[in-house]
Parts: sequence; structure tokens; C-alpha cells
Amino acid sequence: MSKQVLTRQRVLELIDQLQVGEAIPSERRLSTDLGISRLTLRAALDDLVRDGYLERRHGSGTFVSEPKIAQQLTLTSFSEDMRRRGMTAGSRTIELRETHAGAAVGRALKVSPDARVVLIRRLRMADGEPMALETLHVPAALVPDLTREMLEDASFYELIERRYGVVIASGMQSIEPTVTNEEESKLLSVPLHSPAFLFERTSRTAAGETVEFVRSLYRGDRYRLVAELSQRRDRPALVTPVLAAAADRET
Amino acid sequence: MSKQVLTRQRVLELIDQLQVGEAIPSERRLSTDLGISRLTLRAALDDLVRDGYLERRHGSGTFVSEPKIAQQLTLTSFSEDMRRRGMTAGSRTIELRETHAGAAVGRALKVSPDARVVLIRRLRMADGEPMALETLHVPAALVPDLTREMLEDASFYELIERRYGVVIASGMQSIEPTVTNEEESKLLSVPLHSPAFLFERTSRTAAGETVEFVRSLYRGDRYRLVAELSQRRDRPALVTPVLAAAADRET
DNA sequence: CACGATGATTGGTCTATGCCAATCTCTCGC
DNA sequence: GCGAGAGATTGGCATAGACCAATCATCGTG
Repeated sequence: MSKQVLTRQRVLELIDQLQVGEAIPSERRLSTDLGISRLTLRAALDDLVRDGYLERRHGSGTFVSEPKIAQQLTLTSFSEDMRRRGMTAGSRTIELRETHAGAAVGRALKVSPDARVVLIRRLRMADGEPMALETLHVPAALVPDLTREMLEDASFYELIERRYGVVIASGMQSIEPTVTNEEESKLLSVPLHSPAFLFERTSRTAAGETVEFVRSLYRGDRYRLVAELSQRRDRPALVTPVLAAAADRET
Repeated sequence: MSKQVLTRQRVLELIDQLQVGEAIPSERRLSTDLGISRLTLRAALDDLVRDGYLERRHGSGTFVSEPKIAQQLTLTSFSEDMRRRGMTAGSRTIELRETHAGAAVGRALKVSPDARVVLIRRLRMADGEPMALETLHVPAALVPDLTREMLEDASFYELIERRYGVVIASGMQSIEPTVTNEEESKLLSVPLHSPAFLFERTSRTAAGETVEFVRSLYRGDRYRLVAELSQRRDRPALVTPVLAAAADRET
């Protein structure tokens, strides 16, 4: 464990004991208190500023910032996403069967079209309300003896990590607009041809092994993406998914 | 101008003279050559790695990486966006008139609902093909004597910078899925109720003055967003808009 | 009492240096 | 001929120290 990561954790604990808007000790003070160099502390603080926990004011201090409604779009599971919003993530398994990959899925998973894959369809819910329809494809060899019960109201990522020791490290996700068809509308409890986001994601382990190909259909009336834009080229746009309240839609 | 920024520029020039895949000089070598400390050089290189120009390989070297097809989602105008893709940006002004803000636009622009605003509707084209429908709201005081001719096939951002000295520094953009209505379908040459992205953006100057509120409707069959995901929390997701070729859609 | 100068404090940037860890390369011995 | 191992080279991380720049509180002066 690097010192920087350790420092990050210690500062996070410190933040927990402070009110929003309060200042943390000065950099010089903190670095000597923690027994590390100021540069190392600054690297850890940079981290926390990027993640939105802290806010710097030159000449004034570093302050605990307002908690974000949504964190940035990272490689998180639906479950984790909802937990961060303070909502209860639910899941109803609609389908679970083994099949062969086929051309498109095979290409996405980097396996032969004949390879066996497990197909999982789940309805994902937030506080009991249907939010998204998820279709997962996973190479069958990776998840032997998977049962419906294991998937019920569970995070798939946590499941495969605990049970199979598979840890997702990176991925690629595309986002496009679409509309719901009859089946999807029924499952999501929205009118036919409602606008929706279609996310397609492939995820890999640190070793580069492709673990899953997921197509998720999110209700467009409840899910939206927000990007903070900055002219500075050294700071990527911060894209945050946001749940829209039912009333928060005028247009 | 900070030394780090200067260094970034000098390294960029160096990269221009190298082939993709070639290694740049080692950090120790470069830092002494440029007469700066290694840490400062590393900060500049970190920058370029984040922006996708360079790739680090521990124990091996730092290499010029494959140029990205699309840069990350930054605060760019449609025109700049298309230029980067090697396409010709076009614009047809559909409407240009002065009106009062109204409640919603007033709130977005942080002006009174009675304030005068200029409303601009433009059809944006890439290589002659309609791509997006843009509805701009700008406080009238900011852009006196704006005419249709100035807007023709021009970047609005470049226009207001050259003519009025207004420079956009930051902004906030929301993204949601929607479908086209009759008028929009006709203008964009797509079937009625086609899926589309609705972008809403407010932009500010460095001084914090809100300059514009834009609603852009992008064709869902030609425009898509791609996000590189990473488990590391210190690296925000890289979201890149991608133009889909007409044939690049199976589903 | 109001206000401006001033100095202390805070974050921002840079230098110089050392050691660790991953990788590559070359050489030596079988 | 070839593989194992040593050493050189590269990026990764951490330290200590210095100075700059923005901010804020305070104190003295009008």
C-alpha cells in the first residue's frame, strides 16, 4: 500500500469528523502531523479534490465540500450506484440460461461464436421502482454453477468477486439514445416507445480478460447524465449520472 | 505562464516530430535537457498521458500513443468538434429574433424573466448532412447587432470571441434521451419519433457570467457517446462523442 | 469610526536528490 | 545454441527545502 493511498484514507476519516464548509488543517500542519512530506500530502489531497470531497481556496485554506448528489461516472455497478444515492437497489431475475455466444456477443467478449456463455436478464430497481433492464453475457467457464438465488437483489460484481475471485478493473461503455419496445415498456412500467438510454459495456480484469458484455436499458424519464465542462484541457469532463425526480422534467 | 505549461508545449512539439509508437527520451534525460527538475517534467508528462498523447510503460519508457479518433468531451463547439473529425461543419440559421427570457431560460441564464434575450435556431450539418438542431439563448446585451450573415456556417464561440470579446471558460451540460417531434424530424431528415440525444448546456465566462443556454438535439443514429472506464478513482471517465457510420448499427 | 497598509498564513510551484520496482539487454556458463 | 542471471535503464514514489501568490486579520492613521 503506497503512502499516498494510506494518506488519502486517513484524510477521509478526518473529513468524516468535520462539517461541510469547515477547513481541514493547513498542508504544512497536516504533513508534519501525519509524518509525511508536504508533496505527498498534496498528492493525496489532489486526489480528494478531484473526487469532490475537498475544495481548495488559495490563501485561505482547504475546505470540506458539499457532498455531490452523484459521483462521477466510474466503473460501478448498478447496486453501488444506487447505494451512493441512498436508495435501495433491487433486482429481479427474468432469465438465466446458457447458450452460445453468436457473432456479436462473441466479438464483444473476444471468444468464439460457438463458445458457451451465460445469459442473464435482470430488471433493476431503485426503492422498488423499475429503473433499468440489464442483459448480461458472461463466458460460461467463468461462472460455473451460477443460480438464480445468487443473483437476487445482489450486485453481480460483488458476486463474481466473492464467489469466483474475478475483479473488474476497466471497461468501455457506449451510450446512445433509443426508445423502448413493447416488452421493455411493460417491464419498466413506461409507455410504449419511451425515450431511454442504451448503455453497452464490456468489462475486463486487470489481466485484460474480458469478463462481461452488458446491454442496459435505462428509463430516460428518470436517468440523466450531467457533465461539468471545463476549458482546461488537462481536466477531463466529469460526467455524472443523475436520477431525475418525476417532477423535475418540464421542457 | 507556469513552467509546467511551457514544458507541456515543448514536449508536444517534440511528439510532433516522432512516429506513433516511438519512445520519447527518458525522464531523467529530458529533464536535464530542458533544464527543469524531473518532478516538473513528470507533471507535464502526466498531463499529456491524461490527454492521450503519451503512454507510459514502467521499466521500458514513455511512448507516443495512437492518436484518438475523438478527443474527450470538452467544452467545444460543434464546429470545432467536426473539424477534429475531419468533416466540414455547416450551419443554416432557421430563426433569429429577440424576445424576453421567460421563466425557464431566465433561470438558466441567471437573468430576470423580463430580460431581453436573443433566440437563435440553427441546423448544424456535417459534410452537408443534418446532424443536430441547436436552440441558443443569449442575453441580448451581450451580442448587439447580431445578424444572420455572421452566423452562417460559423462557430458561435469564435464569433462572440472575435466580435464581442466574450470567451467561454466553463459550463455544465446535461444529457438525456428523447425522440424527435414532427418539426425536428423534418429538419434533421429522420423518421418521426426517432431516438435522439438532448443536450442542455449553460456556459460561463471565467468571471462567472452566464453567456448562453443551449438546447441541442443530436440525431441518435449518427451520434453516440463512448466512455472509457477505469476502476481507479483518481481518473475520471473519459467520455468521447463518436459519429456512427450509417452501417455501424446492428443491434 | 472608516479605511488602507502590512504582515502572517495558506495554497501553488519548483528544485535537487534518493531509493524502489519493472523491464530490457547482454554476457556467461552449460 | 540457449537459457539463467546480473546489471543497467526506465518509470514510480517519497523526502526536504525554498520561494511565489492569494487571502485575511490586524493595527495604525486619517
